[in-house]
Amino acid sequence: MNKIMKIYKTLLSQFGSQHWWPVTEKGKFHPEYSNGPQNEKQKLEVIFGAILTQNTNWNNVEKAIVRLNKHDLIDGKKILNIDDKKLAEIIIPSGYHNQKAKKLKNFCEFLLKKYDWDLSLLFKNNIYELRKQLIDINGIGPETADSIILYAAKQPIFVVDAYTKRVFDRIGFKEKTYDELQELFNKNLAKSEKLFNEYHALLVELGKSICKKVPLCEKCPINNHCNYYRKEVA
DNA sequence: TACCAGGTCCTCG
DNA sequence: CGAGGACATGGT
Repeated sequence: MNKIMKIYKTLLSQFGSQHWWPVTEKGKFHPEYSNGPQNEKQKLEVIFGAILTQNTNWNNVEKAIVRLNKHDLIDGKKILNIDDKKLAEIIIPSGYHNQKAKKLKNFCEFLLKKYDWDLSLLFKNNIYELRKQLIDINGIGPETADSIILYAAKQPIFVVDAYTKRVFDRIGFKEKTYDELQELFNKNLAKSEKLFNEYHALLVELGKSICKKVPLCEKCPINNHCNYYRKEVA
């Protein structure tokens, strides 16, 4: 087994299944039971969440999503009809609310104009084409696009985020850019949506709880693979 | 109190 | 290209 896969197995046995992407039901999050979006509305909520979580703690995003739900705004048409200022006010807890309000609208405008609100039709594109179209939307970059493809469209693409970069940089991999890192996972893993889903979620958990800015290497389940740790103890 | 959090865009060299 | 700044709230 290759190193990328060994790390995955260790993280999974350590942290357990993460049940991503958490979605709301009846106005509340049920992360412990959630296994991702089960219907169109929940898929749209995942897309909104992917935008709202840019450079922001998920805890803040949850607050914003709960507020969107309360205003019945997990709905593309309503997002386009609401005043910019009002939308921004509702998503205040997510941070960058003015920018993110525009980003939500940009996505909805795209979905209306190109797909007449048909998410399923959008998701029928192949991964390459879907990614290209999403990145063309102002406010959606590579990570947000990939999150949408993996967690809403449920197609296998590996999401690289700040945690992924930090963890694999410390371990000692030379891949630095987004594309290089994504390719590393593509080459070493079976192209499985379930695997990519779980792996990324596990890396987030590792990054949040252990591989922080100042890492807790003694507690790290994969420190035996890590150059950074070996340098510390040497 | 200051720092950090599941990025992206824009500008400038 | 890539580095640097702007965007902003809530938790510790």
